[in-house]
Amino acid sequence: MTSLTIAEAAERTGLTAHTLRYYERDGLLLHAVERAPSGHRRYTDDDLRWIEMVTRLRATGMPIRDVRRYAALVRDGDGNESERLALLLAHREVVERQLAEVTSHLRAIDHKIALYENLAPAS
Amino acid sequence: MTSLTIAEAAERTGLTAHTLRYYERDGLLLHAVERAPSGHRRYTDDDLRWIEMVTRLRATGMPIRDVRRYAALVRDGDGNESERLALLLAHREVVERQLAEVTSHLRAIDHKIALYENLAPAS
DNA sequence: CTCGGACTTGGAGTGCACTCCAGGTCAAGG
DNA sequence: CCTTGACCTGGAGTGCACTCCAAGTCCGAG
Repeated sequence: MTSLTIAEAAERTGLTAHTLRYYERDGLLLHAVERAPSGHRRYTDDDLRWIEMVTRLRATGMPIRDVRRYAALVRDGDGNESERLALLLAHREVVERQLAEVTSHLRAIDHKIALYENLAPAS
Repeated sequence: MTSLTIAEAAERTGLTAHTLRYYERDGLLLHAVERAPSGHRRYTDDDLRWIEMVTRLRATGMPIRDVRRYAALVRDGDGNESERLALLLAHREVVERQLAEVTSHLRAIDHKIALYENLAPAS
């Protein structure tokens, strides 16, 4: 229950096993994942929770290198909360700007779609 | 007024001259851009309008290859409007799903931000 | 006539984020 | 004991979308 193989972790997180290893190698996780005596990775619930946060950051467009920076701050423990906050706030800014831009472009595209729909309303 | 150099077109569209040449080479434009006797490109208002549409599609995440397909349809002229419509509608679907996903992830990140803000409300 | 600067080309290079491969280990089932 | 399948590693490969380079052309200013 508190210990999943990489295949299970991949299924739970929606990432591939490849990507999970890649994230670990690249310093996106808080620490190396625990191993079974066989050397196979065993993911805890905490691991999965962190990976979900990473997924959220990535899904909103944060570059790997910034996720790594954030992970480093969290790893370093108490005392840098304001830095973490600043990083997240900066990211939030970027995401909101992007959402606004995409939304406005989408409206323009919708306009184009409406033209085509009016052109052949019966087709 | 109806004839801009590549540098001017770059400035107007927000793309680089490199990217404008690249788009032309890659079949994203409706036809080869006109040339001055010197061989230099001359962009018309129509060119710019089309490039803006391309920019909107790109900015909303449409892959180059799909933009090329759409350009090919428009280039082929009347008779395939329903195909164009289908392509745009499919893209719209994708974009809206993405917007929803990003928005929901952003809400989760906001939640995290709120935690940090409550942690050190005076800092 | 010479220079600087904007343009041209084909093709190579870059950065990002995976994605895969070869060769190996390990535990369980037949 | 042998095979199967899931896992391991370092390092190479992939796809995308640019981005840049070298070598050349053209034009206006001095």
